[in-house]
Amino acid sequence: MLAKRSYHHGTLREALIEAALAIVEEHGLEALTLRGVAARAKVSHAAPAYHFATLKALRTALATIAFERFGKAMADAREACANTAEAQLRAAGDGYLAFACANPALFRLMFAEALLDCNDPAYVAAARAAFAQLVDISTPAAEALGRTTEAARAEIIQLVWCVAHGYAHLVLENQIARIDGGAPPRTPDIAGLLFQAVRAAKAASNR
Amino acid sequence: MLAKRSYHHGTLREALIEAALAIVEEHGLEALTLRGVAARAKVSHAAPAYHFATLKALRTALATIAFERFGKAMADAREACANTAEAQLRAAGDGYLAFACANPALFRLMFAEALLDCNDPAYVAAARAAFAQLVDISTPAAEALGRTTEAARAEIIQLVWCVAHGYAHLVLENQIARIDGGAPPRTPDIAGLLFQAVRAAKAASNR
DNA sequence: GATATATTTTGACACTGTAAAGATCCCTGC
DNA sequence: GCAGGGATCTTTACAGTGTCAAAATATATC
Repeated sequence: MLAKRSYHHGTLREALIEAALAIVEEHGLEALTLRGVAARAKVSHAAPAYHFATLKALRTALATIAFERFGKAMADAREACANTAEAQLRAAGDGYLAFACANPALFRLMFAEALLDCNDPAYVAAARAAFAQLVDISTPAAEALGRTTEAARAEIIQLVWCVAHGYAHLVLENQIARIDGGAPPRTPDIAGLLFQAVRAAKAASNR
Repeated sequence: MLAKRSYHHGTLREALIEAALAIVEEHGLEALTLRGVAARAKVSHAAPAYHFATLKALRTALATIAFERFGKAMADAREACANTAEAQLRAAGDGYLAFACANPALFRLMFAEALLDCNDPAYVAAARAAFAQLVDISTPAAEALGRTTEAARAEIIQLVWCVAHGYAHLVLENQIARIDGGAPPRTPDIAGLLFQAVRAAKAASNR
């Protein structure tokens, strides 16, 4: 099991990904280079080529892993909260932002079309799986809001996604802090806003 | 006025920016290189250095121009619609998305902190000016929603911004299309949703 | 008209991705 | 046990990149 041989590394692919993740985390997305990854894994500069034909391929592998972790983080956040539509919605938003803040470089990479091979099957699958979480979470909320048609539900899903994603992206790119002078990292309470209307309607009908 | 001399170009800075804008528009952000810009402006590879010490500086100049155009586009969109809070809000959202779709590469650059010198005064000023538009537009809406405190208004502004920005970013990175299979580029109707609550409350009180 | 300053070019260096060819290891079939 | 073959890694090479320093030239100033 000791894989410290001279030539054949044995688990180079995993070692490269590990090195790439470390570099991205420590020095950001722009610092990710094939040669740098190779050096960190202590192999020759062209060694990665066998496992990742191009830098784009390596980035895509990272983005796929990121989407998998992202999906898992959202799932965990959902389980850790009450099973009401509003609570689930809020948990999803918080989880979205929390992941982005914890993994800024990876989060940016996940959605950077120009840096990825977006047709890669593994990437597409991971992205779809993560998105399915959002649909699961938003659908009960949409129904609570009286949105029964497919289009109306889709709009709620998009709305929730946009708020979560927009806030996360703006926080990461330091725009919100720059404008607000250091706003606390908390997503706008779209859940509260939506369900406030529901509660108001219910209260009105009960009068 | 004929600036086609051998050595001194005369208006090289403007020529470089023009070339850079063309390259970015034609081939995307990743294709922007100092040497490429120099070649397009028909000067030596190191000529840009005098006007833009680094590639980052050139990018920042582009982002500044982009923010200025962005602000102007939003202002135009506002003037072209009714002067109600709801209409202005909707126009801003549409304008935001329209600009992003018309200038995808520039839009991404505007918010790409790692690629810019975010302390550049001109950049900061242009970004703030554009953001002021959002505040102007969101404030009447917040008041119509009964949000009088500063914090409550700020939340509405953030919400509107997040929806517009999130949708624009997701559309640009092809995420919405990938999931929805080619959804029409239209921002979720946050304005309608917000004012729907207002109208409901008003109708209830009139009963 | 001479001198100073602004602007551009030339040349160089270290770094990148990527391709091609060679070297080494592992493993299967005898 | 051992030949060969495929998988994996190294070496070498090339074109492209940003950036620096020095040289060349145009413009401005006195």
